[in-house]
Amino acid sequence: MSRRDDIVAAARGIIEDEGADALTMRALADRLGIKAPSLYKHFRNKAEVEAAVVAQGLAEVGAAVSSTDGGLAGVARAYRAYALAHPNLYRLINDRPLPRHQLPEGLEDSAAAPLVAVTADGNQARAAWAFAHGMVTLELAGRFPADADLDAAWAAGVGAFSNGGAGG
Amino acid sequence: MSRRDDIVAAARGIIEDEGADALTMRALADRLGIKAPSLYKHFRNKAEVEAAVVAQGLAEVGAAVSSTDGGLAGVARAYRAYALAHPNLYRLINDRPLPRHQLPEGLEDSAAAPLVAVTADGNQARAAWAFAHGMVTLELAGRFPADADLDAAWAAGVGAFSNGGAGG
DNA sequence: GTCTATAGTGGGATAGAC
DNA sequence: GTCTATCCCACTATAGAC
Repeated sequence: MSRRDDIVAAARGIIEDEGADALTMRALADRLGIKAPSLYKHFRNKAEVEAAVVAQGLAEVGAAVSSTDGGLAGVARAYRAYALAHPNLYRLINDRPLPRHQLPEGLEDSAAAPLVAVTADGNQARAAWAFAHGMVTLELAGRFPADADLDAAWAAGVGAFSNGGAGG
Repeated sequence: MSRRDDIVAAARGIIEDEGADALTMRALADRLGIKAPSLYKHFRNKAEVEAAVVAQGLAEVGAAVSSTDGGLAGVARAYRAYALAHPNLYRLINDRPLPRHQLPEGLEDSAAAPLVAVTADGNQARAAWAFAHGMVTLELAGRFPADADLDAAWAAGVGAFSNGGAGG
């Protein structure tokens, strides 16, 4: 299975370097020094390759936000840091429906667990996730004014969810 | 210039019906009953057509959120309603960098004005926008659990930004 | 596990006639 | 303002040899 891992690593490299649209079977084969048709001996199709990269990234996000001790602020900080460090991977994971049937069982829940642990209930967790996801995607898309203080905007959001209806 | 408007309307129709990726010069020409090369007499390229659709949608979003009287909750309700009514158009506008140099002067600011008017400062406005954008995109991408109460999640977020660091 | 060869589809854009 | 004809590009995927 090492060859599979090689392919996934190369696919991830293309996505991180050039974006999800740059992942084509030809580009992937080129990076590995083989021809595109050879890839089909290891993966059924391109979607299966993408799903493997998504699974890898999702696991990493979960790990990143689970190793904090600063409550919601800590989770937010880790989430933002991961997204900014891997913008194209982040978009691959979050800007489209998840290929849930091609993901390891329980992966999605375990990635979400750290956020759930620092929020009062499911509604607070979803709202806080939406805030963080919105901040990250708007920042990555260059939608905020160039002179906006994004650290302050993050602080405003984290503060709102910390003081608000969460019960303390 | 009526022909230009026809083309923009047809392009918007394709995007709303089938998504931004379905907008090709060939498909656009088909919808108008002409051939693709003819489009280049009216627009320099495909990007210019897309930008015209973006400008139209941005103006509509601004109008939608400006005609409310419910403070932040009203703006949020209108924003969500517009996005859910025009999901593919919403994504076209918000999931990628704005073609700012191809947009009418002041359009971006005027679309944002209603939100700025109901928040305490720029940081609160940006955080609240991020929350709303995140909720919408995660909802559109099917990322929330099927049994999640999204009305409640919206209420949690609006409540957080209404009670929180906004000066209260 | 890799190769060559190929099928089949689709895309953006241009030149030049009418 | 529209057409025909065309270019060049890129893509996923399969068949079959080695």
